[in-house]
Amino acid sequence: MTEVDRRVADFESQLKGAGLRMTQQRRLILRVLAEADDHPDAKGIFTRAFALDPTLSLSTVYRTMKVLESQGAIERHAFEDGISRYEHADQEHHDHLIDIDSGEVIEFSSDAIEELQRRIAAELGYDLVRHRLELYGRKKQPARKGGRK
Amino acid sequence: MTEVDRRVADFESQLKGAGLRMTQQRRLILRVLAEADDHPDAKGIFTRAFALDPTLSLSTVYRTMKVLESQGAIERHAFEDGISRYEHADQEHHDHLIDIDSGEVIEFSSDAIEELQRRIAAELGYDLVRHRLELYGRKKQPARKGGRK
DNA sequence: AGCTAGATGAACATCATTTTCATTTGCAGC
DNA sequence: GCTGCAAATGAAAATGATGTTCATCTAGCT
Ligand SMILES: [Mn+2]
Ligand SMILES: [Mn+2]
Ligand SMILES: [Zn+2]
Ligand SMILES: [Zn+2]
Repeated sequence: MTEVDRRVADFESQLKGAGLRMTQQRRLILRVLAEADDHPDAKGIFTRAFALDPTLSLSTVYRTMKVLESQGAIERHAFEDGISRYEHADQEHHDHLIDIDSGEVIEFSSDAIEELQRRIAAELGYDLVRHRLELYGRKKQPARKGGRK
Repeated sequence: MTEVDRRVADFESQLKGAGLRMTQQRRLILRVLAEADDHPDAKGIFTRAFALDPTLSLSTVYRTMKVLESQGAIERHAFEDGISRYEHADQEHHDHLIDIDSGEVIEFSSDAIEELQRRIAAELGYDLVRHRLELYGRKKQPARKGGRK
């Protein structure tokens, strides 16, 4: 709770600085995001939040996600299905590997690949501003005696 | 033209093998794709093809893109705006750098980054099946006397 | 407690893409 | 070349995620 409360408080001061208000709905959605350990979409966030406050509307979820994103409080990702998914932004940068059988999303980070991307952009005459990197894979089968089947 | 005709013929035999038909519309769309050197979306393809045959419909473009994709004749990409864009598949694998000022799409390929992705997936216990890598950058300014401004 | 601009909920609008369905057409067999 | 029929098409309607409108509510200030 302490951790979640700290994030909510942090965000409240950010809002103040932008002349925006901390509403019940924003508090609620922020709490749902802070407690999530996955990458829910708007409907998923709505479902979780609606369970705690059945007066919440889906419109407000969408609006709130834009506010949260513009304040840098969350990150938005659209994997292969094109649906926007969200996660809290107070973690170091990482990319995602998606299990194509289960849909599970696994986070990883690699300084080597980050550096390599910067270098590639530089060789093309560009400064790298951001990137999207998603790996789609299938669980390796445990090795069998006699090697690969 | 010879090159384009070869691609159309190649695709026609693929279709035959799948019990599908080579129609005027598919021929036309395939031609537009073969002549494109960019990454047009469905509407863009429709516009170019419609100029050559004003009886074509946008529905058919969408349907044809699915057929072409399922046959492996084209690749589909959805960059940040989420709209599907297409390109002919008979070229070696490459990834894309998008100029965030102009929207220009630049192709590149790097064996090093391909290998690194495989290694990262492997370390997580996965076989890499496919990936999505997009770099978003801004043109480097030419160096000035006195270094970075 | 009262004021007011920002926020909300509900309904409706948008936009890319898909689906329905009546009509057309590719093409295999004669 | 003509027929038959399943596949393909065009036009219109449906879908689904997301955005917008507008009347009403409320956070935050006095
Ligand atoms: Mn993540
Ligand atoms: Mn390309
Ligand atoms: Zn990264
Ligand atoms: Zn690649």
